[in-house]
Amino acid sequence: MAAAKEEIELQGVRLTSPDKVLYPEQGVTKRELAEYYLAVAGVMLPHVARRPITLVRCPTGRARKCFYQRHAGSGMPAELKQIPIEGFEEPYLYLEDVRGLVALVQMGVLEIHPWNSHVDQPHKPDQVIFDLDPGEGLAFPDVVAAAHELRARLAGLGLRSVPKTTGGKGLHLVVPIERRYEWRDVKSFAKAVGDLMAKDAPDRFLTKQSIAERRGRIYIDYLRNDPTSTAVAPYSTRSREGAPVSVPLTWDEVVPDLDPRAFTVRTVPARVAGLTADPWADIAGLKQRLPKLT
DNA sequence: GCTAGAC
DNA sequence: GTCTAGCAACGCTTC
DNA sequence: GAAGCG
Ligand SMILES: [Mn+2]
Ligand SMILES: [Mn+2]
Repeated sequence: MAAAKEEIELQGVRLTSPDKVLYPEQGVTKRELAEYYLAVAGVMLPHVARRPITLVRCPTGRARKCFYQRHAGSGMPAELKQIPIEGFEEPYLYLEDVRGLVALVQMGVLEIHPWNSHVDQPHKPDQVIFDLDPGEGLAFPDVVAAAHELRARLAGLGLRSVPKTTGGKGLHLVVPIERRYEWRDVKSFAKAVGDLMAKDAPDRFLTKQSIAERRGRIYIDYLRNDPTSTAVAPYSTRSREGAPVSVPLTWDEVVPDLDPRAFTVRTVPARVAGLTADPWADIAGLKQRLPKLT
């Protein structure tokens, strides 16, 4: 039995201990995770490249100690760049291309949380995110129904939106916007829309965080729209059991029997390879304006 | 995973 | 040389 | 002012 190779190179980026297991339940290794990101890089990078990122790192595997990281410290691969951002003391991390994704795997990153803005205009978000979090007692079909209702509500305001799974129990809706608003305006718009939903159906929606009050309802988490409070990226893995992935969907895929746990590091590459078009293709780069909500 | 500091 | 600690942080909510 | 939440 030959010893496992201690170091390989992928896209010119060093990957040490490629056989180290990061997801023990499934036996997913660093090498397999890196190959996953190579497989999805083409569809993922438009949502991740050149945006400041916050990372969830589990260098000794998801079962051991994991930690958040937003700034470089020392000892980051050169493929992970840094950018100073006005209003923050320390520079933020970002990546440019697939080599940056491999470098994240080398650093044991299991979750990538990008800003809703780019490094060239970090204070001008280019999308609004609505995070639908089901309370205890609700099942995924309830989240699906909520997503369609929120979609219709946004459409009534003249806004197109697209859905994605989160890798957990909820769904995200993404609304691309023109880069002309400040963070506080985007966040207050998201809260206003959530409040409209909660006003019309207080038995089904709320915009308050309280876990206790959430039972049987869906929390419309508008607070993701802040540079210090991000949401997981499209095609990012989660550090949870099963190596689940956040996956962009078309609206006709958002049906009650959808099983978000079916999207994993092992299954999503085949989905991406079989796509004839990006599920979000027709809204890519839309420069929508937010209506005034008093 | 990597580094800096303590021993 | 070896071992260990650190690696985010804040806006909104209720109490 | 402190604690829960993500
Ligand atoms: Mn969520
Ligand atoms: Mn949430």
